[in-house]
Amino acid sequence: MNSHVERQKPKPYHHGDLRYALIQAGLELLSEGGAAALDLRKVARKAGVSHAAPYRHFADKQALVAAINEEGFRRLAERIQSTLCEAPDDSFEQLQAIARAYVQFAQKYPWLMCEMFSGLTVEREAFPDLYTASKAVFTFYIEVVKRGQERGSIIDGDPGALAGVLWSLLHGVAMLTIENQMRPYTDGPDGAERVTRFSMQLLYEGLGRK
Amino acid sequence: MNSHVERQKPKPYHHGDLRYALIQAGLELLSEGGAAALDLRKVARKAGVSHAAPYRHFADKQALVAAINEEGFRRLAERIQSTLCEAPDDSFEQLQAIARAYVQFAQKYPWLMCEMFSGLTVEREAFPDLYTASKAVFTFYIEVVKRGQERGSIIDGDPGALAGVLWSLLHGVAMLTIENQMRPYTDGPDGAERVTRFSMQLLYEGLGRK
DNA sequence: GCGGTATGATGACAGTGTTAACATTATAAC
DNA sequence: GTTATAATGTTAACACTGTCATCATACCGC
Repeated sequence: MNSHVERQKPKPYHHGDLRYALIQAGLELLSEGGAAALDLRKVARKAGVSHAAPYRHFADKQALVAAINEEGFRRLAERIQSTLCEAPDDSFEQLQAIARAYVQFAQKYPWLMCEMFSGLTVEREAFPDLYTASKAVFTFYIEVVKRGQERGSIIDGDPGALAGVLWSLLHGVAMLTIENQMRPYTDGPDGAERVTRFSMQLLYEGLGRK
Repeated sequence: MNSHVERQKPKPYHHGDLRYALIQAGLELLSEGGAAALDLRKVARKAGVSHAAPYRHFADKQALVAAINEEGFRRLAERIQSTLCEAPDDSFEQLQAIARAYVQFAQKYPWLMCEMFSGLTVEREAFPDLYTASKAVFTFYIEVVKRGQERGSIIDGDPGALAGVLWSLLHGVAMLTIENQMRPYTDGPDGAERVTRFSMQLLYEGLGRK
């Protein structure tokens, strides 16, 4: 119907959605070679665009990294939510479900996870969207705790504070696991899941002897 | 007694202990400006040496970073040990002591702490010394758990596995705190210590309702 | 249609990691 | 003690990266 130029799409001058393409390319480079492999020129090349084009969408490299991290938090939140939907209607099992989702995500995208918690979040005022995206993950934990309290299976107290402890434990398990610090306990095909489950159970039942 | 050249020490050609000086300079740069500020040439300049001199002591930048991280783990272990010595002869309070030491260290050297757990450890075979240095921290936790078990105040089970959970919780609290993710709970002058203490207590007593 | 704006390309520059070639000092063999 | 040799430091160069200024092209409201 249209001209052949339209049909075969011979590299249109304008990309369409370069911003997201750059984020996607960055995520891939990060997965492949870690933070060191995340250079702006490679990202641009991967998106099929000149090396300075990213500057039309991001002020500098830090801004792109922030957007990548933001996307990471968004995907992590999705993962947790979908896992939570499938979980049985039991507080302990729901905690286990979000724990598994968190650690599995870290295992699948270790470099991304490292990057997401590597100091950029500190500058909340510079990247407010990144901060709110990270908070979204936190709210899931609060929700589960609240429901558990209503059901009487989780102790009383500020749900946010309790969820903070929960998140801390999970975050620690996830990070130390991908750093290979939990060996030999994380050895084997389902080692990480075993350690995660054990950790959650211990938090649930208590470390001290009653 | 000697020549004036000896007395005024006019930049001796050989540094003396350049290797450690570079590590020290790297630690300072890291504390000041984060991982981004850690460039080899600045490190060399800070140590009063030409920009290529570091290559006589480190194969590449990664090797220097590994040595810096190693020194970080060593200092963290020292800090934990000294805190542990001053702690009262009570399992719960000893757990609280090492917890406080860990989180305080992270708060004092956030960038270093980030760097220490940012993926280099993954390559244990490339930097075995770094890996063993990180393990030294872990052994303190195991010791405390063992003593607690002998005393009957900590539940039975593999001390290593229990210590792993302990470390995970602490690591999570430390990291999320320095990332400002635990707000508003970490607000105030002793906010981090309050959150740490609460977390340890929760792990000790259990999240689930009895 | 047309002017303005959004988006992309090119070229240039300073910094950075790295290496090679050269210089100086310490060390050890004689 | 002299001297070969290794250890350590300097200088010069290279490729690569982040960034910016300038130019080119495509879209959009009038």
